[in-house]
Amino acid sequence: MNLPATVPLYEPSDPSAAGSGRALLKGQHTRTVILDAALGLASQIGLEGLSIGALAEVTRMSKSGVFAHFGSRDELQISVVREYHAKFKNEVFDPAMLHARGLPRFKALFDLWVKRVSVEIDSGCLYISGAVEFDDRPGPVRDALVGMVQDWQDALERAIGIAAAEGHLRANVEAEQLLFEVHGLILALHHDARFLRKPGAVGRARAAFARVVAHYATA
Amino acid sequence: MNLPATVPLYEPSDPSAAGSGRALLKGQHTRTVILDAALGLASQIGLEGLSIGALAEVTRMSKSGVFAHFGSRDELQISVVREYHAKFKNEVFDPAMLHARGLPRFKALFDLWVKRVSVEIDSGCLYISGAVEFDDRPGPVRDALVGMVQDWQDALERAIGIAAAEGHLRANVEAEQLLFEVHGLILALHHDARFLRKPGAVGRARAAFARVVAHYATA
DNA sequence: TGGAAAATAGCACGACCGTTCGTTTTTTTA
DNA sequence: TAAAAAAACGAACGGTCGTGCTATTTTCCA
Repeated sequence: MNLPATVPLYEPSDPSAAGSGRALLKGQHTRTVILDAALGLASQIGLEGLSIGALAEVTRMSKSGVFAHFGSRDELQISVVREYHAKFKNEVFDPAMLHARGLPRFKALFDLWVKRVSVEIDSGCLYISGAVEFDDRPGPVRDALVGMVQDWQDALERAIGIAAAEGHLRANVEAEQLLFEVHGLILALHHDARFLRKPGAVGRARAAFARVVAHYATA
Repeated sequence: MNLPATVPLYEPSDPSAAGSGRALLKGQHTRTVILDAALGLASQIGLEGLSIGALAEVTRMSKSGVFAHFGSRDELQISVVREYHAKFKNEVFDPAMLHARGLPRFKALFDLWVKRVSVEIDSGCLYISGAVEFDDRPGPVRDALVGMVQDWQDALERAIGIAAAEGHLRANVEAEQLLFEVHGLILALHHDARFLRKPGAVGRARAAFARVVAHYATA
């Protein structure tokens, strides 16, 4: 899961002091604080609901102070998406990569993904809410969002391919089809848990996943 | 699929002249025109994006003229949801009921559902976008939305139950589990077709559906 | 056909929106 | 520590938002 070249992380790994705990400039620190608040806010009321005024209130800054960090609302929204992408990578993708290549890794990806969507019962998934909010709204924010989601799906497809290569799934598995079905489980989980507040959704998602994988392993 | 008692259709089937083509009062006609426009608008930009000003412009009325028909923004949004519910019932539920009880009917429900979500490539599904928009926003609009979606899911669950009773699915089928998986396919279809604009999503949804049904028929 | 009732328009309000700009405060650096 | 640079503020702008009034127009019915 690499970031697409057209939408790089806003904060490239510092080349001059890579990895070191170099003290942040004041501005960068504030920016991070704002972005954290924005992430929480956007997760609750959506990217479109994000307002600079509300953000200023939460961070106890002036509107213009907040605004200056981004230069436009679009840029703010895009920054939030990038922030979410980075966090998602840290919490889901990276830990899964520690598992053995093939099916174990793919299972770990799904498992962590489920945790993220269901634990996030109070904070929503920006990929999902963003997809719905921007499916009909062209512009830079949509483009960034599509790039991020595509990036994540590519990573999953790669994991499936590896599982096939390792012989954990049948060799001619249609990665796109399997991904489609598994993604559907996550979306249904998100829907039932967050919107309908229906208990048992996590269990249903896991059960279905096991069945789907079993099908693509043998048949 | 009956409407929940707490959120009845705004336009109950006229008891005095049931079914007849009774001339609409002018106001009712205008209301319908507004609601149609609102449905289109809400499908594009979401229920939250719906504004009375934009609606007035589209219908070439004054803002206050539009407003007077609903009395509040909440009521407008709820009316739109009800309108969508009625249309969904007409286009998906009712035609499917003409099919034979059991699996044929359930298959018809899914098929028409797929058509609605994919044909609606330019108009979005209010159940899906609404679910995401209002999963964290308590209030009467959310309540109405949950009621409608629940209503639809109940209808599907009933159809599954009948299919089991008819012997088309195994007797002890967990209707909720099957519904969960099938719903996921619709959500994935919506996501891939509308947001990612990825071709082939309809075929993937149909293929997966056949496989899921086959599994719950035999095993 | 005239009077009651319904429908629509017009206008104003307070609130919030994103954004601009000049000023002031804080931080960094030489 | 003083000058330079960065950061944050405060006030204002033009818009749009939902909503409340009071007219005016249109539609309906006796």
